[in-house]
Amino acid sequence: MHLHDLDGLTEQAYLTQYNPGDYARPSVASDIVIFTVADLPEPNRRKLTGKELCVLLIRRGGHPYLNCWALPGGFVRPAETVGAAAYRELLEETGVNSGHLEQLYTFSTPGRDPRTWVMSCAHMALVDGKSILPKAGDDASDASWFRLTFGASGNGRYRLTLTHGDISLSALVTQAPDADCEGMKIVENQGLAFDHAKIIACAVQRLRNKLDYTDLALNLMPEQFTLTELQQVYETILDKSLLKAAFRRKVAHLVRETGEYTENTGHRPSQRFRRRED
Amino acid sequence: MHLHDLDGLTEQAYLTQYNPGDYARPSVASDIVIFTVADLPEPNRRKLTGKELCVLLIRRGGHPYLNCWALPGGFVRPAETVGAAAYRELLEETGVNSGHLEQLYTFSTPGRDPRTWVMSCAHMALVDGKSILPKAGDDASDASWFRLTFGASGNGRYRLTLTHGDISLSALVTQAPDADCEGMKIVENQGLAFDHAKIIACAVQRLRNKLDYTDLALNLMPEQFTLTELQQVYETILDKSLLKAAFRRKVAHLVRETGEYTENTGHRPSQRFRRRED
DNA sequence: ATCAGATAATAACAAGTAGATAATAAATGG
DNA sequence: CCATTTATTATCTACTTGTTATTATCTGAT
Repeated sequence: MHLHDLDGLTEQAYLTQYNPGDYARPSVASDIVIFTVADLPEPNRRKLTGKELCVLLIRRGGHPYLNCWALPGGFVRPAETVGAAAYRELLEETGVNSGHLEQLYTFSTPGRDPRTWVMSCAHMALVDGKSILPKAGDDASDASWFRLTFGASGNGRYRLTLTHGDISLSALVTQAPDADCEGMKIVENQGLAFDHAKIIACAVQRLRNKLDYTDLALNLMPEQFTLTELQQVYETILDKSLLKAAFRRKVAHLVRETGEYTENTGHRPSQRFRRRED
Repeated sequence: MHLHDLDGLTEQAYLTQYNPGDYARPSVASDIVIFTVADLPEPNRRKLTGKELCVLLIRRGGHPYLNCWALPGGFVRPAETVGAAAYRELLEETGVNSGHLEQLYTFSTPGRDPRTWVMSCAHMALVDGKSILPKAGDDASDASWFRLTFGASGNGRYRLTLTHGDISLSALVTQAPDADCEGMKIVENQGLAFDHAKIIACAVQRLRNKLDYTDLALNLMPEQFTLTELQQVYETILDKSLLKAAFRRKVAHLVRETGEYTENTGHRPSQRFRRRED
């Protein structure tokens, strides 16, 4: 193998003499896309079921992106992993310590933070809406749940919208080529800080893809739930209706019967299920 | 939303007054698992087809992990993305500028580099073996292609072996829980630097999974290839034999007929195919 | 009580996909 | 011209998924 020059050092010297601390280092933030599927009260409903896919955003009180909305996040500390930093943020913002947390992608386009060199290690979390609903309407705070829609908008573009009360954020992004989340481009952006539109779009795509072949959706459910409720969660995330019989067959191996049933519903009771552990 | 103390700053202050440059920053490296499927010459063969899944490793000439083998990689520079840094490494080590490159996972366990705080943004690359075979046997260099095997080893453990001539590296790792690559543990490790056994194991798993539902394998092929050759590549990576008829049905929509055929093979000629673009 | 209305749950059938084996095709070298 | 070898397609079966129809069980009105 040939040796190549690398900033004046040979490859060999680069490997052996390089002291990591001597060179420029980026700040590394852990940002987190927290999803929940919430049953919104009447005035906020957009659909029949009342279930909406929601994302938690925080309003920025300082520059840059003053008054824009941003994903919860913070800088990673020396003695923790990026995952631990994300978990810390999740706990701080929602109080939930259950659910699902996974690393998504590390965004590092130069200039993504106008202040300085900052990479964002993006995460995705799924939490049960019930456990945090009280905070959803708390307008005095700077953190709010935004209803999310994301879908094709012609020309290979995708429209992301986030709404909370009168506040409506919107972004138009291109399709990410292959597995390259960074390759997605923000064509238009209203109200979202940094490249967070891109991060949220990637997260939604990941979530939708994974619904098909994982039990990810169960992290959005309470301990017990009916199959109809579970199906509504799938339909809300995928933004399309599913056939009942096929859906039941598909999720059958993910859940366990409890023998308990709903009551006083005005129609045939529905059995409650819980996640199957193995 | 409640405000929480965070190193003495409130959440609000953290967001607005925090200057990223004021706090500890990690070094960020871009490491890359470069895969190829090579036709090894006779003496190195382990199987009938002669095809082997190979990974490029570089021998470390300095501390730490002196004389251990490591993934190609280098520190990310301020004006580039982690992907660009990976691409730069790929080009330096293999000279290839085609193929496939994708981000895998960012590893950040404290102490993973004994010198200082270093995160590794791991990538996976797939390149056509033909274009770089000349370098494979070049023992004078410090970069070599290692044959890879990875499989279950009882107790939920997985054995990773890497061999090149007389050199044999080996590691035993646990199954990664869910999508948490970092959650994998290295139980035993001979000859691999840092946590690179973990990174390679994650990469193999990702590669095997993706073979099923993507056209990733086509990046390991030359411009034109027969379906038998393609099947051998799949079998080599998955380490199991596939049924011919089913395989052809499965990949039919990924490839395009060329109308050209192999010649002088001693048997019925085989049609050459190429990747279908859309 | 009985029935209408609603939703749950499952049965039944069609259509498609994948596993497996067998048959046929096309070259080379005696 | 045949034996050998591999390519390619056909065929059959088993399983999975899409779709529609049927049956079950509750509440509340008559």
